[in-house]
Amino acid sequence: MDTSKICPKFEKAMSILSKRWTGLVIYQLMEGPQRFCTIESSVGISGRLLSDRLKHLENEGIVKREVFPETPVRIEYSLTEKGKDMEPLMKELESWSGEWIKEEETVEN
Amino acid sequence: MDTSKICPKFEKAMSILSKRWTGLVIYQLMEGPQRFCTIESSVGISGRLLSDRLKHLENEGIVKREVFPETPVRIEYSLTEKGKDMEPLMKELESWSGEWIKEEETVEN
DNA sequence: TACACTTACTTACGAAAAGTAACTTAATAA
DNA sequence: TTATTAAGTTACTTTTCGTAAGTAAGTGTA
Repeated sequence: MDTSKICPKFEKAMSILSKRWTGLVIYQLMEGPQRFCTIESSVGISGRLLSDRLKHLENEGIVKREVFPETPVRIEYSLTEKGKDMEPLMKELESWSGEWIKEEETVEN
Repeated sequence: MDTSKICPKFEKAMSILSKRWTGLVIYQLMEGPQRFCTIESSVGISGRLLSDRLKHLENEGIVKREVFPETPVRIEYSLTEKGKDMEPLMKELESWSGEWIKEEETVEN
């Protein structure tokens, strides 16, 4: 039997994307720096999980968190270079989904 | 507040990839048609989940299941056109992981 | 002064999904 | 007869998710 394994770096990369919501959060941040509530409403994730995912992505060095001490305080999340460098990947997924996903397969329907 | 939503087709595509193991199973099948136990050992997934994921991927039209009535029976899983068309995406993830994931971030370590 | 409102979270808890291990079915091999 | 292999399935425990409510810090309104 073939016991060759998948490249561990690829495996790690895929494990980031294959955690629910993380891919969409990264994709949403491609639009530019955004605050918590904006991501929450456009991605459709709950605060509890968004909080968790943003912490993970910060630890992975994909997302940066910045506090602006205005009143009320503004906190912005943005992509680091590592995160921005996922853009070609996101473009590929965009074009794949455009070609292969039908309207009626969509979650809305 | 910005309430614009993410493209539903993209969302659906990401939901396929963001289910644990599916991305790795697809990636593994890029190597060519393979049987259950080969995928199981190279991806490192349990039979219970592999069985589930292959069924899902078949329903999505990404994977094809073929039975060869030899003795013992041989069952091969392979990618459909829809599945094969994810190759550019996988290549992008490969190159991103090659550039940004360090050895020590890997699951093995 | 008291009360409501907003942002960015956190806590609590029931439900769903994942992980592990043992079991099954069918056929051949020792 | 017993063992082995492939391709799963079942049973059970642990982890993760989803929903809703709560919190802290500051502002605005009555």
